[in-house]
Amino acid sequence: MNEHFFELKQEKQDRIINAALKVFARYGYDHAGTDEIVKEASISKGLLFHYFGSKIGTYSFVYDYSVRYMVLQLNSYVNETETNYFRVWEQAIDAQFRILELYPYMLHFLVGSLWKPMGEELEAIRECRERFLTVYEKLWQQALGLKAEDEEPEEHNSSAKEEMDKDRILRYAMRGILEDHLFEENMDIAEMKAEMLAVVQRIENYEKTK
Amino acid sequence: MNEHFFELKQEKQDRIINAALKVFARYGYDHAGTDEIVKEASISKGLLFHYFGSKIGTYSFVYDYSVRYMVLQLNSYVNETETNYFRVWEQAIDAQFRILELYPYMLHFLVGSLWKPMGEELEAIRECRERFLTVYEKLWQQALGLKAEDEEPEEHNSSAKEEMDKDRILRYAMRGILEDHLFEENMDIAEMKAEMLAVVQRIENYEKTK
Amino acid sequence: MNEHFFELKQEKQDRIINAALKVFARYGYDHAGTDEIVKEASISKGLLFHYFGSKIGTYSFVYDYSVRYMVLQLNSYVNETETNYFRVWEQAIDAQFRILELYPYMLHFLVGSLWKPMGEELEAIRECRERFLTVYEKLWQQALGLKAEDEEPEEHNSSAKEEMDKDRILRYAMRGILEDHLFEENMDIAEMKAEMLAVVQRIENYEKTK
Amino acid sequence: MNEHFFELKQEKQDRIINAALKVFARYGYDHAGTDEIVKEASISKGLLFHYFGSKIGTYSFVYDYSVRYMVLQLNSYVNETETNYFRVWEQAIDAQFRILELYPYMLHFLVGSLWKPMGEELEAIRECRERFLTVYEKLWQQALGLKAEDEEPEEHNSSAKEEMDKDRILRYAMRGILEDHLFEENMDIAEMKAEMLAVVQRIENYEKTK
DNA sequence: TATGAATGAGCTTTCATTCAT
DNA sequence: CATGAATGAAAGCTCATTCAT
Repeated sequence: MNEHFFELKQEKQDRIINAALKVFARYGYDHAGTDEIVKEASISKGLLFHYFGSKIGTYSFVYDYSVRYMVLQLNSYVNETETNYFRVWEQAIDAQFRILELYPYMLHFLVGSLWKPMGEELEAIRECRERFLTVYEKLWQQALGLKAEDEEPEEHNSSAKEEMDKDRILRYAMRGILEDHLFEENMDIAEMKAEMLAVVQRIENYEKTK
Repeated sequence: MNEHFFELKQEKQDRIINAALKVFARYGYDHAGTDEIVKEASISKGLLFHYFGSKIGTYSFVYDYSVRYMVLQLNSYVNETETNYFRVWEQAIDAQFRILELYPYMLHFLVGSLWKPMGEELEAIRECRERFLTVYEKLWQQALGLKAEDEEPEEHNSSAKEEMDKDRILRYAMRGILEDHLFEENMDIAEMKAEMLAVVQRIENYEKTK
Repeated sequence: MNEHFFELKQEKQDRIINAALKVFARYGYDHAGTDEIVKEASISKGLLFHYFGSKIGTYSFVYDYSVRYMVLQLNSYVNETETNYFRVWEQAIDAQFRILELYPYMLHFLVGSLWKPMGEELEAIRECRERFLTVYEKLWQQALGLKAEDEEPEEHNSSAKEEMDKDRILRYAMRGILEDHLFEENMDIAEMKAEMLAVVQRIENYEKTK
Repeated sequence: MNEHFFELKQEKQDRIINAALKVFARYGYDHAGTDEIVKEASISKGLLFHYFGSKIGTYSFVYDYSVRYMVLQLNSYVNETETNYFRVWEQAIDAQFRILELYPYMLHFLVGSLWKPMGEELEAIRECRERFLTVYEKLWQQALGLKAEDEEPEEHNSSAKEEMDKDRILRYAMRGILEDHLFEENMDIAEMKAEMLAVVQRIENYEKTK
């Protein structure tokens, strides 16, 4: 990857990044066409390869960029001293939907990459992908860990397995909501956020009444 | 589509169907290669086109076949007189995982198709896809509808919106579990089923304690 | 490389081989265009890649094929019991120019490859190229070795170094003559052979009068 | 070609010329990359095109420059009054290898251009190339002419044809030696010169003993 | 004078599809 | 019914060349 990319004016950088994110998020690595990316970014074919070398290079770059950006956002918005499981989720949701304001397809792209089949040609991003997974896991571990500490040990009716289920339910919901809106030309970020928060609150309410 | 296909011996039919389902489910329509399908099915390139005419024809056929097969299974295993929301879900889960025994990739393929971006070339299966959606919806409507009747009108703290949330949570979980196992070479259908049932039971337990 | 290539009728195989030899010999690996090869061979673009996978694969194939063919010819025409240096050269020349009747560009291609700059992309044929060099060397060693045995040890005015010079002179002449005729549309193989034999005879005459 | 080039300091001029000669000599016109030339010369891409307008313009310039330089050297070192064929060859060899001290790739580039396949795009240097050929020819004609005068007419057993052969043998040897050393990172100019002189002496010795 | 970002025509390669056998 | 050789349009990628700075 050509480091001179970062010397372009921010607007152009973001235009290129968003174009790649959009096309890759919508169609996946394989069906994404470089033609479509350059058209969306209003740049020439050659420029894309000048900066990223190849289609997979472009993918790797936006993947790496997205991971860094998301980690940054999560660290900024998720309070590490927060001890309530659902508050951590809410903060994480806050951070993630804030990302969408600048990079509307970044979350689609990133979260999608975690469960989408990974062709052999994507071996290039395995390391990066795993770094993202680690950070992502750490976040939920924080929530789960604190929750665990928060509880009395004898209250093992809320077992680790059950916590895991709760966690997976919320993650599957997040994934599903993002995916459900992938088609929309102008996605309503606020509405998506509201939907997700509703799910969190529902689960929380369940817990309270237990 | 060449109707003579059904004159092939059942084993060969299923070998071809499973090959197509596997490749389409794993890589999506676009990245699926006809070469890989014919290799997986141990047939010649020409034969695939002889029966299905084209790649999209092959996709349409297995899509249609899958929908019919699934509707059949759902109708067999889901008791229309069942009035409990969670029992309906359990029966539907039972039906679906039973499908996987004969066609291990059919559910991946089918459920995936509902939320995956649909390229313009897939216009051909829109009708079929919508038929599937309708049947699928009817199933949940049955559950929801019965549930609604089942409840006292004054208990409108469990509003339609909340039902919707509960429904979406379960559907997202189903989608997520299927997707999480897409990579495995020999997927453990029993385990997947257990995971899904655990989620259902968790939600049901929540409801009960409410 | 797709082994089914050899199942094509001989005429087509040779048409493809000759087209590749011609274009590669004339323009070198880099400037050779696959378009020009397929046009010369009257086949489609796809077929070339169907059989050889890539441009470098095509080059590797014709290189390997040429080496095998030439070794065969040399073994057929060069008498291993011949003890006269110049007779061995004449037999080798006979063998090589006979090759040109079926594959008019094979010798250009092959001999040229020994002294032409070898880009990194040609790493693929290094082994094959070295095998050719070995066989080629063995041939001249035969001539030189026999010559050495043929002579009285005290006659060290014709030292090994001088033999080497004589050998290099003849090889450079062979190379030069082939190259000088590379441009001609219909090369006069008989004339080229005569030119080369004239050089051999001149050197031989020098030796005799010594 | 931009005449301002000659206003650059000599060191930079030579750096650019040598970079172009090296890349063109090693890879031939077609595979030579302007990127590699500017990198080798430590100048920017734009500057190359500023001075030479195009790749072929760059090639033409260094070709023309090389021809002029070589003619100059030949005229300086080859004594026009020398009447011995082999002395003329030796002087020419002396002149040529002296060139390599300042422009290590010039001879490779120039001599190579005479026998390398000439793509249509090189039409631009045909005239220049032919001028070089003329000068080059004149040199050998001088040698041959003088040789002819030098000999008794009745000795026509050494016919014009035989002279031609002798001449071609030496030229092919020169070409071959240059080419054989093209790959070496630091070519041993002295050794190459010694090799060439050895060939000349061998041929001369043959003639003497005749 | 000097730079290198930007361009796009052209090249290599892929793959759904056809068709002779 | 079955094959796989053959096709060519489209995709990925390269590189000489231009141009704003």
